[in-house]
Amino acid sequence: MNSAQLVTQITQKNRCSECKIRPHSFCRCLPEDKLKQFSEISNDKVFQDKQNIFLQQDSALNLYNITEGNVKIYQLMDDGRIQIIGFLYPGDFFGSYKNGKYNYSADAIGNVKVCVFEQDKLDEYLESNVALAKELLHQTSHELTLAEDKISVLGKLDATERLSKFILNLSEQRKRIGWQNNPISLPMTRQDIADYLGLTVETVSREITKLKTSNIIRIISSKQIFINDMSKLNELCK
Amino acid sequence: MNSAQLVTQITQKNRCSECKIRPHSFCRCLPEDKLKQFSEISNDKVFQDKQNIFLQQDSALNLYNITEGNVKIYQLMDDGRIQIIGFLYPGDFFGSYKNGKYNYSADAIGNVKVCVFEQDKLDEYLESNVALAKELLHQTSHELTLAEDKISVLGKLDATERLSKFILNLSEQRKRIGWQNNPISLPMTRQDIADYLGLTVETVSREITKLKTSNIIRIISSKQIFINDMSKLNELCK
DNA sequence: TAAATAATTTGATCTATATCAATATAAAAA
DNA sequence: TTTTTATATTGATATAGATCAAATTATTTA
Repeated sequence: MNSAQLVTQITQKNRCSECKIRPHSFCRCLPEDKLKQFSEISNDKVFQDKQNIFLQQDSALNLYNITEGNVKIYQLMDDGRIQIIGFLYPGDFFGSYKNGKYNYSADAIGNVKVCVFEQDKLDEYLESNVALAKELLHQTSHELTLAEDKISVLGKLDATERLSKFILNLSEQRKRIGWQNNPISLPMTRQDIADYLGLTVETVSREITKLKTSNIIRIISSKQIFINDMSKLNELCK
Repeated sequence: MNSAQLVTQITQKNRCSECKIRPHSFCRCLPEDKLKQFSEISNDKVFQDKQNIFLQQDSALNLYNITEGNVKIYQLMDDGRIQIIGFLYPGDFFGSYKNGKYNYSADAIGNVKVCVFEQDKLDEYLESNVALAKELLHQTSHELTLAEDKISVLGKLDATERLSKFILNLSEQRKRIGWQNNPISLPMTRQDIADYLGLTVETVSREITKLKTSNIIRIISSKQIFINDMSKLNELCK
């Protein structure tokens, strides 16, 4: 037994009760006394930068909850076109409940730590825990509203509006999990942002330059930006 | 007397037990003997063509299930831009579980009959019916996959691909609820199709003309089309 | 029924963003 | 460190689809 296995064994019974992201995850609805049992139907797993977590064509056996890092989920077309469906953050879950195939592929952006549930076991656990089933329902409904909003972004907003909204969303996302909402880190590449917003890298780059030139944002580094004028940014994406 | 007849006899007649669309709705998971009680937490309601069912800014008190007709759900921007999020068909549900505002507005297309649930009552009912909660979760997950696919359509497909996919989806939708999948009726206007696909009416009209000219579809009437070549249509949207 | 109105199609032109191409900057490897 | 490779920016040009405009066709009203 190596040290990693030992640590896993010792901490296993407390994984959920010591989980930092639980207040922001679907499992927050569980009372303390159910955590030990619940922690037994999942396992921690880590992924390196750019490592694939699963592919769209894989059998959808697992549900994942992010405890650390960022994940991108994306759909790939036969001819190589890619659409990034979402960038996910600590507390977000992804994967599937139903059997069948996943609806997207998932890759780690930077180092990632996830909590992995087997769909079968989780589904069985729901049977005796309506509260958790309802929480998953509410969370999934919320995901659905986000996807619906994204449909409007891609269907109706121009490049300037898309990028401003993207930056504001990132800012709000950080606030949601209790981090500072400014400056903002962009863990993904410009190409990723483009593939997420339905634009090209060149257009994304030009739009960032426009925001910089008009002094609405300041570029700390290519992956770190400071919002100088939150209200102007808000106006741009209305 | 067989067991099926016996069950029918001891089960009181009610709205749900006679509902034609139940096999295609989330309530299909309920056993016969629970239908009477379940039918009491909802009510039928009808809407005329173009009539509004609810607005995005309304308090989200109800969940709707379509029993007859078509509904469009859409988001409206301050400057009048509109994005149609979806066209819904018999068996589809829409609205919200969570309190707060709806995430879109909903209008009837043609005459519509819906089953209306008060969010509160449904939520309470779920408490003692895990099966229904799980069914709603699965349905909502499925809605989410549809929304994700729509994101790729708007982010990556060109006009020809969008329209062909739209027509094929309509065809499959009909098959899903046991109707003939060809010819297809287009209950919505060209403008609606445009607002759904993130295009203009003119582009939609031109694309339909292209499909007609290349003999892939035949226009029976402006609201009724016949697919001559399903495989060519499939190639266009891969 | 005709007249009025709304929906759809077709044509001409414009434009936002894609594409192609070249640098510039940052990160990784040697 | 220097070299190599990946990422990001900027410039020039092309184009898919938008916009503007007019003509059909379908639907509704009188």
